[in-house]
Amino acid sequence: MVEKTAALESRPTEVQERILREATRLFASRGYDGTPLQAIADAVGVRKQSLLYYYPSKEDLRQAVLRQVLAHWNDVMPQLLLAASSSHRQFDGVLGEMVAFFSTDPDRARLLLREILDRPGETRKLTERLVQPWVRATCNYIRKGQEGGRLRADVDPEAYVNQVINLLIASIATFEALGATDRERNLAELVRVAKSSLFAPED
Amino acid sequence: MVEKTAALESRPTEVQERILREATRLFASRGYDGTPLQAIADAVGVRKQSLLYYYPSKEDLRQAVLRQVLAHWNDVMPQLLLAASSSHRQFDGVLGEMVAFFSTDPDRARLLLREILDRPGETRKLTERLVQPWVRATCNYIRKGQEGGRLRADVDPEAYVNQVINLLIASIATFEALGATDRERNLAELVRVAKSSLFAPED
DNA sequence: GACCCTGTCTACCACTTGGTAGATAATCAA
DNA sequence: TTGATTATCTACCAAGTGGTAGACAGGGTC
Repeated sequence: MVEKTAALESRPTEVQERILREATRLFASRGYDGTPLQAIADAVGVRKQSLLYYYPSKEDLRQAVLRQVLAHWNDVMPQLLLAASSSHRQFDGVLGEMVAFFSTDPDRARLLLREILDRPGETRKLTERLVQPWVRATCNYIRKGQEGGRLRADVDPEAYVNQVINLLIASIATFEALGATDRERNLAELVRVAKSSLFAPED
Repeated sequence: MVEKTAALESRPTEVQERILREATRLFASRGYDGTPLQAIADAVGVRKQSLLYYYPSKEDLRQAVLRQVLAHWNDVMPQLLLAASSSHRQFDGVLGEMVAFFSTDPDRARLLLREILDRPGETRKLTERLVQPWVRATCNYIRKGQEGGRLRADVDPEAYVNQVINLLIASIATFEALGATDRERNLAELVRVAKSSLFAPED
């Protein structure tokens, strides 16, 4: 008896991890409605009913997938905010880490973007709980920077942060469909746009 | 005999227009796979089989919806490029019109974004044919502006245009799910970000 | 051995989905 | 009137869907 109450709570088994991985990949690329449980089962190499053993319904699986991605996000972000030093460094660090988080696995961006499109209301509640605290912290940082003159005075902090998050997720999620130029150039330009529209021009 | 070969080619009937409108709305909000033909029929107030009379398959309907949105885009854009004057005005005009195009009907943004996620390859071909010419024109404009010193030298034209399009579509498509602030502020900040990361700081 | 628990399987089902076939009006040309 | 065309309907179906029931094997525990 390694685990009790299999799918609920406790650490995921090796099979569960594979299920989550394939489900994430397929939900991200074809969408929730466009992915039959059978397709996930095939990808894992197991019968459909074994999926339903771990996740009693497709909806349960969806939530597990989403929770896993958000949990990873919540693992990464807090320590970033603590490891702050100079203002430039701080912003670079946070933005860079966000770029890394999504670009090391674009499925994360695609999954979140689809979730936003498919369930706006639900996603709003989720993000308000999970990313709003961080958004507020960043806004405070921006306002202080504006007072100090390091950051442009015409920046609308809340709206700016929203736009940067938007840009980040969308850019990485849709890269392969739009990118004529290569990945590095696009990411570099993304960072440049975000920074040059925030920092006051240097004299 | 008002029309021949009903759904193909010729002008859409009044019913066809309603079908297209409801299909656009539903595809945009629930996605293609998440929208049964029955739901569209109900919204139009007609039997499912009447839909299949005009559009022999769901796939046909999808293409008609997409084509209609892109056609509207193609109607709006060309005259914009011709109606250019000063460089600031030109950019303002084009960007403003793009914002208007999507924000007067956010379903357009949502639909395109979903299409990009669901069919990256296909969308890539489409956009290469439809928006690449305009992208190239804008890149030339940017390069000239860079030589003249009006635009920042560190802008990567192709990547920049990609990012702005990304930002525009995603921002409008996901507004209701993310926007804590109001619409106007978000759009204003979007324009500010796009412009301040393009134009050289004024002395 | 007897017992239970966990995980995987086969078999099946109710329902939804996209799509077909064909009846039935309504409109218009001859 | 007659006949063809257009448009909408009713009736139906084959395939795929998420989900249930339950057999069965493999280990541990008593």
